Amino acid sequence: MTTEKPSPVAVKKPDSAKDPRGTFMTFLASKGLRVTNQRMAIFDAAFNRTDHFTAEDLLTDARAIDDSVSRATVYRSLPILVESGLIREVDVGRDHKYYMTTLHQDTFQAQLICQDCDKIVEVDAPFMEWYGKTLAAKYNMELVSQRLQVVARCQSCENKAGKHA
Amino acid sequence: MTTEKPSPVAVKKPDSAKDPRGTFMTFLASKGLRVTNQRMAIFDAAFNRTDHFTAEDLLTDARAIDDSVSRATVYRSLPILVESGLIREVDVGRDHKYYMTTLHQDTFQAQLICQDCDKIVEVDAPFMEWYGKTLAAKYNMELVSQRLQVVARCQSCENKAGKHA
DNA sequence: GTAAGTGCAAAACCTTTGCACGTCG
DNA sequence: CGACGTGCAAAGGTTTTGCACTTAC
Repeated sequence: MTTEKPSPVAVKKPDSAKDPRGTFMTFLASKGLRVTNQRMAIFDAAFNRTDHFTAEDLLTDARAIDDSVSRATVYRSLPILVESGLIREVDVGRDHKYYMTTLHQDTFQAQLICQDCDKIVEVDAPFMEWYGKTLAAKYNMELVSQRLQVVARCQSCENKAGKHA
Repeated sequence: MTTEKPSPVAVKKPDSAKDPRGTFMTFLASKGLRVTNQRMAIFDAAFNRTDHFTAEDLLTDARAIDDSVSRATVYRSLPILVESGLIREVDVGRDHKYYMTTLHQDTFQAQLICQDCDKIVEVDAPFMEWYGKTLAAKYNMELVSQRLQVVARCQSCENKAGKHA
């Protein structure tokens, strides 16, 4: 939390950043959950991705690793991954939910969403950490989570629309 | 847009605020759509509400006015009402969407959502008008819409949870 | 009169769940 | 062996859609 000089030994993300796979296995054990091939295939599929993905994406990728993975197991594993903090859910109001690893985020993320194509850009919005807490407090509520989303049209989609119109 | 003293004749919301029903009928006509009993029953049901409502709520209320209203017509009418600008959609990521009239809103609205109960509080968040435009511009995109939502737990739900735990 | 609007019921969609089998400890 | 985990398929719940009938204009 405080501003300190980086030391050669300690870093600011000591736990999950360096070894998310091990962190996940530890998390499973701590919850009394088993480390199964399917769960780890799903985990690996997720962490091979750098962008947003859907449950269906994850199913495809996980099956490439372990073809016994079923859709049900993907849907049952996602909440566990989210609870572990290694994955977060990104609900942009579409028919299906998106997910993303939490690897390189250090502040609150807003989403800039193209209305017409699948593009979703993650943007730092650090002021939200203050905003949500303040607003919740004003109404005597306890902050749980927040989302800030901007729907827009990217340049290529504007061009396409222009041609059509 | 400019700050001007209120005059006895002109007001700052000249069109829809004073007669939303007439505005809606004019809107329908301008789009070549017919003014049917069902559409107006749905409209009236919506404008009898001051809070958020779902499609199902609207169906119930509209049927109390005209019992021939079907669920399909409600779902077909909602996009028209939204397009007219008299109703807006409030998607808080639940299984069903909420709607609300746009009557008394003059700036961007954020939602403060209780995680456990149905409570949704609308809050003015005027800075968003600037934020979204700026962010979209930064990525060469054209702003379409935005949402800012804070999920929290209201005091009564905190108490309930406290008793359970 | 005619095309738009409607009701009904079935479909569509992602996601969840019941059940019997598998598997890990 | 016993409980957790899994795959399959069916269910779940909201929203959409095809079709024949109604109705506004």
